[in-house]
Amino acid sequence: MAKRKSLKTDPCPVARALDAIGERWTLLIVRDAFDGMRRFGEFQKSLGVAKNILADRLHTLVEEGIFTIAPASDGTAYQEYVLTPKGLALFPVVVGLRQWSEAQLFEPGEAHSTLLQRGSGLPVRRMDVLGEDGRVLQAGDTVVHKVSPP
Amino acid sequence: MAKRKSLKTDPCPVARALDAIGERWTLLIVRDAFDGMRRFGEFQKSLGVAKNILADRLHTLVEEGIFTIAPASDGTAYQEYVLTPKGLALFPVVVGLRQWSEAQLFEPGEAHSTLLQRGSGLPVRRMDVLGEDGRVLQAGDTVVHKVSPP
DNA sequence: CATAAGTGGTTTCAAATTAAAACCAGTTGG
DNA sequence: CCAACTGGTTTTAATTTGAAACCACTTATG
Repeated sequence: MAKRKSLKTDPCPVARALDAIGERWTLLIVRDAFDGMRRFGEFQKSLGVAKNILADRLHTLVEEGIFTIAPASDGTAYQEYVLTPKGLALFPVVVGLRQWSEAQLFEPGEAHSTLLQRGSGLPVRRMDVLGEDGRVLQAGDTVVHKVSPP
Repeated sequence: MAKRKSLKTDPCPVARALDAIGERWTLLIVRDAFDGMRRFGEFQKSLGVAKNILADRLHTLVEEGIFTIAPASDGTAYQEYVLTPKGLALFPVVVGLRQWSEAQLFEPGEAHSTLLQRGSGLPVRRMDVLGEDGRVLQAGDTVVHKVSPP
């Protein structure tokens, strides 16, 4: 089924990350999971994705250890797809995408959903890249230290 | 050429973001640009992507305002693809992916490139989602405030 | 300046992926 | 017990991707 070259062994973490979660629909499934969804039918209704594609993505995500299959929490014999710690660790990635999008892809005043802190109801802070000294870093303030190829 | 439904008007910022930059290769092109690459041939050699696909992705990125076409900085008549402010704003997204990957997809001790602060040479800080009070927020500490559909 | 090599693509065609829809087995509600 | 629901799988068509050939324009070389 897959003939495209795998980047699972790429020394660049960004490439390896996109190999794991860069396929169409994958991060939207993760977003829905952060939103509390757990059931196949919930994801399918929310995303409008074809069922075979959703099944494939969920199986891949389980194989990768991003989701795990758990017995349904409502007592029925069905199962649920639940984020593992590895999946939960994607939270900053999803929030980063959300914040970039809110700032760059919406017209000023255009309606969009927002992320709030539970309890206070205040919006979360903008995420920035920080140096050890705590200063905000732009792309030009950093360098990638490459590993030499074997 | 595109028949898949556009999410450009989706009220969820994550969906809209992935519609803009979620295609295969797109974020790797952006990563290379953060790494200083500007020329078609540089991207092509670095990624090993087919030239027609690269051309398509670059044109889309220019249309979206993430890259802009500039005259070659070496004095030749060729052109370069340079990140706009909108593209530069993707820096936290790429760093977030990198950090997730470093923590979750590499074996302890496995070699990978790392992101350092220019000058000090120290690694950059881990990015976290913070509340207004400055506390680190996990997914469960937040809620998405949805807009009602029109 | 003639020409060969390099750059930045476009075109063509085969292979792979995605999507839609039909189908189906096990579970549940009534 | 039976109808509807859940969570898929299978089949087939449409779309996208990828590899390779081709091409126009620019640059470097002699």
